[in-house]
Amino acid sequence: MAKDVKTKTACEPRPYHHGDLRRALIEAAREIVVRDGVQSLSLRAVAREAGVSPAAPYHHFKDKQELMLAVGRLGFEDLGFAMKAAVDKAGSDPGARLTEIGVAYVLYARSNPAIYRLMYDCSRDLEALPHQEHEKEMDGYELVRQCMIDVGRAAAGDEIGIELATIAAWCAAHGVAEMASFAQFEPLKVELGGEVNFYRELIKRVGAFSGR
Amino acid sequence: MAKDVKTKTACEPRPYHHGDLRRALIEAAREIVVRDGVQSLSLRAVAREAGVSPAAPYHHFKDKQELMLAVGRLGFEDLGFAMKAAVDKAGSDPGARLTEIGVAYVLYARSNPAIYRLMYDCSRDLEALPHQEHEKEMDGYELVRQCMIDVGRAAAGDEIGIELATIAAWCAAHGVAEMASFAQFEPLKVELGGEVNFYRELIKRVGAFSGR
DNA sequence: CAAGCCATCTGAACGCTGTCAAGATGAACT
DNA sequence: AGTTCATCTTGACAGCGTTCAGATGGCTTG
Repeated sequence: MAKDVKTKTACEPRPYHHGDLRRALIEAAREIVVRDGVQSLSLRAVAREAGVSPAAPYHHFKDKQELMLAVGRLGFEDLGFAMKAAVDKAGSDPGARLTEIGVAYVLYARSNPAIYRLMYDCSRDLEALPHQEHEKEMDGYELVRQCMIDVGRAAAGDEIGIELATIAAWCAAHGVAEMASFAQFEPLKVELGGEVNFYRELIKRVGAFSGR
Repeated sequence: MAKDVKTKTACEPRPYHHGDLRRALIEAAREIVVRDGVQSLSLRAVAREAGVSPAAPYHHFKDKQELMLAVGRLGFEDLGFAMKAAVDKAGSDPGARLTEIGVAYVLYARSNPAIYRLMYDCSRDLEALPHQEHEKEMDGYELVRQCMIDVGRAAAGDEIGIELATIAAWCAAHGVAEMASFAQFEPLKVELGGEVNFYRELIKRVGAFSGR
């Protein structure tokens, strides 16, 4: 029963003696999170799902958190793709492009709630990583940054201003993404004719606190 | 050692036979969260801290989550006070009042990170409560709502618009509060001359995605 | 004052978790 | 062929949330 099918793919780099367990563990973890939620993600369950003993994962990840981080990185990658796709589809108006990036962010978070939660749950308490570590998962960040420049949110050359604007946008999208899951907003969603419209209105309006 | 001092306060309502255990548990939980973080908050530790057996809490809370919810409610109360204080101190300009509410929100979150985390961690997956349940903890919400009207963010009488603006502001503050904990922003903080300035700049700028 | 009720608390148990140390296994290199 | 070494297993430990049967003792009723 535990003996699985994919014993001989033989083309990938397989530095182990039972197959590519590391990848299998990540995949198993992702499946569990999606199927049963973050709370049900235990190392033992992952090992079970992958058909190995409870201690096996410790030869590929030093920690439960390290496994979660690996899953989270995949999530950030997907999120980046979603944002890229949205901005590509949004036409040429810089403002519209910006809005659609935000909508894409929130939509990703809302359609992958468990993964999204995990993405931040495991990276929040992290010490600052060497910058290289953050690169892949920050594709989306660069995208937003470019939009900020295009839309003229900060004077050209005002590096700090651009950075602040980008971070602010990321904060805003994250806030909407997290809050949007609260059940209290259901009535508003139907009143606005659907979730997506609700998100879009919210994102356009997150000009809040700006004071003018 | 476990025998504590406060055996005879005798003035409060003490409907139990060993003192006001319910309140003691909440207080113990809060202390543990503040001292050791959310991750270290276990029901058994709370019971230990309160000097009772591990099963005792179950006569006052049906769940670990129910205890956490009680602690969280205290947090929302404190947050409301902080926001109220900030708006009172902010003078009469509506825009400035709004900004200072936002700053107060983020400052509360950043100076009570563990409690803030708990506040949302335990209420996120909640079904919609009867509205009365949310009242106390939503004092702050009403505050923001009023500011939105004062600042003319939505046409007077446009109930949906006001609601959206308020929610958007809450989202923005929450986003900033959560993101601000990431270690990557340290350099920016010093460059702006301190955390508080960083938060203020961010909050003023969370107009992102508005498209104009 | 005595009897009994019942909320409150305890003790022990169950199955689950993360993690570790020691040993078995087998692919790859000498 | 023999050795090495990463990989995987077995078994164990402490701690967790939760439940249940029973002890405790303040309150109400007679």
